[in-house]
Amino acid sequence: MYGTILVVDDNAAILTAMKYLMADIFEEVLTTTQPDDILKLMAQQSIDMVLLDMNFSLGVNSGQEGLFWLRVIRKHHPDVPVVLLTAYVDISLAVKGLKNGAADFITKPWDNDDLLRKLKDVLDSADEIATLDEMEKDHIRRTIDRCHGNLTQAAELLGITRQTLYNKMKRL
Amino acid sequence: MYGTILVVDDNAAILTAMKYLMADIFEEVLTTTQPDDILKLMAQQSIDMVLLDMNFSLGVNSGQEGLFWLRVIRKHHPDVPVVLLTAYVDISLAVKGLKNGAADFITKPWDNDDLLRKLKDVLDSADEIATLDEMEKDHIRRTIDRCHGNLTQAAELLGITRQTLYNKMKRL
DNA sequence: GGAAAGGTGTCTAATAATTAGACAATCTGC
DNA sequence: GCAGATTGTCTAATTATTAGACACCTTTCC
Repeated sequence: MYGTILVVDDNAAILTAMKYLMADIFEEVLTTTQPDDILKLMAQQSIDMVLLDMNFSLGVNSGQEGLFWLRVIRKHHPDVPVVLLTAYVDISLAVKGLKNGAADFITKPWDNDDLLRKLKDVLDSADEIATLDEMEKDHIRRTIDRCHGNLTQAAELLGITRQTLYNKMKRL
Repeated sequence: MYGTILVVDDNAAILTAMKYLMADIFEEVLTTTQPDDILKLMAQQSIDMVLLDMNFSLGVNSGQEGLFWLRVIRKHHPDVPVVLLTAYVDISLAVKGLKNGAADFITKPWDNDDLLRKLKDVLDSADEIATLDEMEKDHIRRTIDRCHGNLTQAAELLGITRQTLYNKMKRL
């Protein structure tokens, strides 16, 4: 079981269907047709995943509103994976969504087993947490690489002294 | 000017065209038709960006080989942005590429100005480097969120003591 | 070719952070 | 309501970070 999921879709019938489907793998399934409620709901309780429809206003299929809410969620809860739901095979929307931090992408109509498997995959891969040391080591290596090996410059970008950078490199 | 770019494409004519085009914004343009050479070239000198064709073997259009080399590059040089080049509008390949860490996506045939603009965008946005403190703050907030506020558990996952976590939270 | 500027490796002594360990006071699950 | 976990706070010992300095290499540029 995977905690709590929030499903956002302007179609109440889809939400009902989702509720029954999700009940198999989630302890709690929240739904709303109002994207304005997303932040309120996420503030009230800890939510482990959001399934977000990309088309809210009927007739407006650009996905702009979905992208807007995706950004809002990512900004306030960068740790919560967001899976997008769209009725259209639209490469540009897929690219934009993933570049804005969506964890995955599902097209309507969906296959139930496929949907559940994707959600599971996202949650399983989200469980990997690095220690601060590992995080630090990665970021230091990346920064030094980007400075083409210039340790003085790397230390400055990292906001630490050159000596401290030496120490950390020795240890890691 | 933006340093060094490596262009990988099995079509030598495309590489020649790229060389002239890229010369405008890159100090050095490396090209190869052999993906096996990528790591060797990247080891020999510091490369700031890779432009990677997704279809190497003629007749094999699944993009699997391109994805393979993308993963190889990302694994050995996670800091170097990779832009993909594909002849086909394929949502599945776009999604897979971006999920494997590609910085952007360009379809053949390309518009020269559009291509250069995208490459510039990628390099400009790649310049943002966070200090260790910012990095740490982000990771701590993410981890605490994922532990649903349990500080004892978060500290353990982060590999630090609970008291140190308190200290860091006070400071940041 | 040689001077100037910048980067490296290393040191010291003062300051600040992290640690293990402990404690009573909540909070939670059963 | 009770047991186990979590929290907030403390101490004293250990360890890391800092600013500043120094001689020694590389690059860069005239």
